[in-house]
Amino acid sequence: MRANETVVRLLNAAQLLIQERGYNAFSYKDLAEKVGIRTASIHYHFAAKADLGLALMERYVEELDRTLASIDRTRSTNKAKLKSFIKLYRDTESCGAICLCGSLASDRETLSPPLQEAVAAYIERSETWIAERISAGIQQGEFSFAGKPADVAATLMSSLQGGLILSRSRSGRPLLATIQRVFFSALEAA
Amino acid sequence: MRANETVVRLLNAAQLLIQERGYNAFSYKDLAEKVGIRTASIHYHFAAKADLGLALMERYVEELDRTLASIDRTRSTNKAKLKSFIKLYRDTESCGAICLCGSLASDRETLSPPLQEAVAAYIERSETWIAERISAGIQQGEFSFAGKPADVAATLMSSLQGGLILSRSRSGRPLLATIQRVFFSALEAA
DNA sequence: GTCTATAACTCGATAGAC
DNA sequence: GTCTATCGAGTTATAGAC
Repeated sequence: MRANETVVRLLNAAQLLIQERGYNAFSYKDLAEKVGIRTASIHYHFAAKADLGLALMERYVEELDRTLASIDRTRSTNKAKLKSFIKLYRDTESCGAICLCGSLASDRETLSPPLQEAVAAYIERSETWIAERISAGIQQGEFSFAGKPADVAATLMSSLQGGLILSRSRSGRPLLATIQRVFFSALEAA
Repeated sequence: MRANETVVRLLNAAQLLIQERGYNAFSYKDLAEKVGIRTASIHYHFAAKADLGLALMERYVEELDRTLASIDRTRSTNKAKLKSFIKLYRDTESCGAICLCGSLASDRETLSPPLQEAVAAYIERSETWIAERISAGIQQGEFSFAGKPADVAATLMSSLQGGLILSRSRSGRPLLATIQRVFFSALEAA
């Protein structure tokens, strides 16, 4: 599919709106203005707002899978791989945005069940991948953490999502770089 | 002020709605139904929705100050004090809710500037208190972390807020207990 | 595939009676 | 302090022309 097909432009604009303002704070009118069409035309591509949200998260999960596979192909150290993963969040922070998944997770109770499931899938896949990298890093002597890799993975994921959300309220002081530093410091502590 | 004055009941109900659904997903109609009055009557107490939000966060910050002062008066270990603080988040998690401040922080771009400032104040006071407890704990030999207390405080605050938001999408698996465990494990690592 | 026009509803907010 | 009634604007969504 070409990058400037209407569907793709709608998805891109909607994702930015949700990452900046939230799912319940953007309308088809906002989206129509960004893309340069009328609201009725959006309904041709996404009958209901819930359909748009679901398509967005499904694309987001697919992109995550491709990104993680790409990172794994680099065959660098587990620490470097984790840094590449955290880099995704640091780039989002530098845009003043939050993660699409984190934004939707904070609005979870207002979402359709399929969209709730897609959010859960994104979290689960991320944590599983992080835990695998930590586990491998321990085995290969990169890390020396004594606890369960899955526990550290859940904690890191929480701090990355929370960090993005809190970062915008900290007047420019970067938060994700600090989180990365604390995280590796804990993983490498004797 | 008596606990069942209308203003207090409005604040309590509005806080729950924001913690469950989000600032942009609750209406004066929802609130009126919860409290048992008409929407026009809400406007008598809070002329605009932004005024209600601001009053909510101001009350929330004041309650935080009282709670932290109360914890400090116990004169227990710094680890116990931090556990008492984390307990507030664990109780919120067990209600299936997220922090009022975290909920508003995720909707930050849609809030009035005074409300944005109140959110920032809540985060700042929490992190300052955490950092002081960590700093004291290091001096008194409870903790052995080498990094800056303020960095760990920012990371803990991020993971608590993010943990609450992600927890609801993890089908009942508790997340805050895990975060607490990982956090103290990192603080006490040799 | 995009448009105009509009339905049907909800939103925050106000006026004025009681 | 709470009510009824209402306003104007915004919302998602649909019908039907082009």
